[in-house]
Amino acid sequence: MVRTSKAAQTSQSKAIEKPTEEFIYTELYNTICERQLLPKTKLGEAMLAEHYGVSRTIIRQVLQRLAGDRLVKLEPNRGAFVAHLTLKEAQQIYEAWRLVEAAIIREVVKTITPEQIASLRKLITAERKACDAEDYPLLTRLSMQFHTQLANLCSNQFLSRFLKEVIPQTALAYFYEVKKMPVCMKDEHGEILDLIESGDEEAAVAAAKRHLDGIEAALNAQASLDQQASLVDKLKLRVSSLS
Amino acid sequence: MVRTSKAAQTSQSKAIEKPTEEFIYTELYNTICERQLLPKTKLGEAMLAEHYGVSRTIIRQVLQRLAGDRLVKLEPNRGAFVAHLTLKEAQQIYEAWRLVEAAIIREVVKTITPEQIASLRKLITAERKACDAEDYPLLTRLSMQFHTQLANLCSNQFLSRFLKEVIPQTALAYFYEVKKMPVCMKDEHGEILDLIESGDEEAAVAAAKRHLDGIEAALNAQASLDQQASLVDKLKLRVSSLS
DNA sequence: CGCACCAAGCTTGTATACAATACCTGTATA
DNA sequence: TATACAGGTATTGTATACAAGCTTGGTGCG
Repeated sequence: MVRTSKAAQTSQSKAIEKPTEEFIYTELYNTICERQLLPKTKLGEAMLAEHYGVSRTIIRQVLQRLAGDRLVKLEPNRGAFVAHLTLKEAQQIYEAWRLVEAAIIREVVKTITPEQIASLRKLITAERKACDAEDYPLLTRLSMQFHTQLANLCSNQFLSRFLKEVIPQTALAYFYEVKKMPVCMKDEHGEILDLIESGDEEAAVAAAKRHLDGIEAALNAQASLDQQASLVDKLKLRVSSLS
Repeated sequence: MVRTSKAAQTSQSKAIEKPTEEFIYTELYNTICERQLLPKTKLGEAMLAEHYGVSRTIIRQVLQRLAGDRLVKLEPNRGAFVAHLTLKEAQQIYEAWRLVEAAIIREVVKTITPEQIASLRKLITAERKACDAEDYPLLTRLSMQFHTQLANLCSNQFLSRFLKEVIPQTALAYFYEVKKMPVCMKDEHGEILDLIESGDEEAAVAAAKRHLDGIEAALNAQASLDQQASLVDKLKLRVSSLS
């Protein structure tokens, strides 16, 4: 059982406190977003229950919540799996993202405060650091956070919620390990933020569009590699069945 | 226990089949959308479990799913309640709706087939019938169905899913009984469909915008009545506490 | 050799028992 | 009379036991 309490816990019978449902949910949520858990991975209830030292009841609730976020797919009588996106679905996601991101930026340009800009800049600095350190899980999370934090500045909680639900799903678009999630390239977040600060609505929207287009283009490039990998997998399977 | 099987069931011990989770979910979902269950209504687990003749386990799953749809609010250690929207939130919903509805119509205009148009017209006929029969719960559901079915024609499942999640939530905007949900007025759905059929993108989008503006205006008008009703409630409470 | 079938084991689905928490009512006191 | 507290009641939260279903590996037959 994993120990979750913050303190070091003096080894001795000190009553290990159980992780809350919220904690387990957040951990799995982040792990999937960071692509530590790849799409199609099976999430067995008994396995998770033992790992966290809670009953299956809790795990089931967590899996249901993640299914609501579309990060997990529940198959009746078969269990829970990390969800995955086809290339077509991924393209749809980016199209929806562009639409809503533009609407949000148009509003945010008019209402953003210096404090909010400073907060976003801090995030960009952290991104750059993670990029230099080649800590790609962290970078992935920070990149998403830039967009979700931007969405949060929108007064329309339904639009911002939509983005906050859609963005994590982009992590489900690759079946195979990728060294670098193509969010973050160069310093596009910084460029977008500069334009937002300058108050130039159309330029900021255009930059955001280019940014998302770029991510999607990288996705398309990756897709052919994925197909190749998929083919290799199938061949391996066929070979192993010969032995 | 409520009997859910379709057949008449020959009274005698014929083994009453239990309603599935899906059935209970759909029933509660529709009931909330139709405003048979008003916002803030408490949804007790034991009560529902007995009513449907299943264990609380099933009911909890249903309530969690409904919470994922934002139709139900779960309060820790206090239970589940039909969710409700403030006036401000309702206005945000309509703004988001307008944005996405426009995007969807722009695409649907270009791809809709005669069969799809016929299917939507059938729905409009049913609406008119329900309106004449003054069956407002049915009318409410049919009106929503017009919009969700239109959304379904969009090739982008993420945009259509967004609308399908947002539309039911508009039912949560009134605390007090209203004779007539202000979706459907006159024959606006018919007008929108005609314009879509004609292929005039901008006119169809404009008509849809007007339609949603109209609904929102009716909401704002209702809001002051609600406030009044709310005041009456508070007075009643104060009076009853005097006895 | 290949395919179909069957049984054991494992995983998920459901009900229930018990624990923890919140709510309500009645009583005592200022 | 109003308020604060305490006990009992009702409701939700969690764990566990059992039922139902899928998966898999083996066996037999074509």
